[in-house]
Amino acid sequence: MPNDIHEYRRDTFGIQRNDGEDVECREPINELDQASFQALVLDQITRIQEQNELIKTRVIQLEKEQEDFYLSTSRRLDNGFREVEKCTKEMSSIKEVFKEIVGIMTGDRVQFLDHSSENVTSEEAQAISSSQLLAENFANHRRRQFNDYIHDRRVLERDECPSTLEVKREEDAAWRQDCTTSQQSSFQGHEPDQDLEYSNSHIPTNYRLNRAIHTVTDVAREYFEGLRGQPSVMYLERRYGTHWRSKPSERTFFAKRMQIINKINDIKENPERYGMPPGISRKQAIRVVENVRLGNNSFYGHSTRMTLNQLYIYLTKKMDKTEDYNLTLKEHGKPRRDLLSRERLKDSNNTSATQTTEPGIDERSRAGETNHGESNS
DNA sequence: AAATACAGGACGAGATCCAA
DNA sequence: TTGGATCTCGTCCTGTATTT
Repeated sequence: MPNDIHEYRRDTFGIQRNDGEDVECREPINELDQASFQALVLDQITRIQEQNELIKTRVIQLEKEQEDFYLSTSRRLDNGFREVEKCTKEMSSIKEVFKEIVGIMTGDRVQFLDHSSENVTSEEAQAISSSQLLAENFANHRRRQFNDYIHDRRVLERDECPSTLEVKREEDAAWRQDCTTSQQSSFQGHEPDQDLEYSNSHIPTNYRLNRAIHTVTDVAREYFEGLRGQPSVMYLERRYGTHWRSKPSERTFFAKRMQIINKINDIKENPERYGMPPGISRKQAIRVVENVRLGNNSFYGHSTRMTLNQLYIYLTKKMDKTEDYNLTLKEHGKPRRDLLSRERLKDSNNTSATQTTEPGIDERSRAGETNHGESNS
């Protein structure tokens, strides 16, 4: 091998051997070396090319991996951001619900409208004021109230002008149907468990007195006869006792209505106490109380067309007098609101007139005139 | 002069308390 | 448990002040 190297060096670079021997006549050997050298170089080049190819594919592979990694990371980041956004939305919804629950429980729900005295930021206040949830709740509440009133009006109107002359039975099928199916109309505002309660015990704890009634006649009709498709209150009282009005709102409302009913019954049973002829019918007694409401009264010193609530106050405060009770309407009263605003207008006119006509009048004489005016009125 | 905002009173409905 | 008395709260209406 060392000899071969010497040969290789000499052939290539024209180096002579150290011993000084001539190197001519060696052509075949050189040709052989050159061929092997070329083969070696080719081999090396091939290897380098292979390596290059390998590196190139490796780089492409790395690029692809990098790209995949980037894409998957981006996708995951996107998903993450979406999740965060979703969580934020849910959190704000939960926050709203909690605020509403706390508001309902404490009765301070409306205080959310006043942001000055609360630990609520202006952003939160804005969010609440534009809250879809609260707005929907409020809209539902208003819709429910409106539906109540519409239903009450319909029941009342149907009752006022019955299309047929059929006789209404207390166990009316329509009412039965109402009790079980038409919960959103007549027997609204109760929980589903009340349905169960009703179906189990057959006590109509969800009967609701008609709020659209404004006259004594209708109050009496609802109590004694029952509105169309519904039982009479008297029937409910006799059959179910106080159970049908277990809700506090119905209890209160019923108590107010009963003041009027009791007065009707009292007039019928003791007509002489009210200056009425003996043997007065219930219909006449109702007429007498209706006349009291319409104008035969001195509600706060004036003949007033009272609302049922005012009539209730008039009766419970014992403001009624014997002369109020009459079969004929002596005077058509005006609503108290109208009377009050007219009085206020009159007062303001009087004060302005005294001020303009007598600007120099002293305080003492002015006071005297005012007292005189009051005594006249 | 008309439109708008605001304050205050009247009212109704329901809740709560209390005596029977 | 019930009914009556009273209180509270929200809504509606009206009058007045302010703005356009």
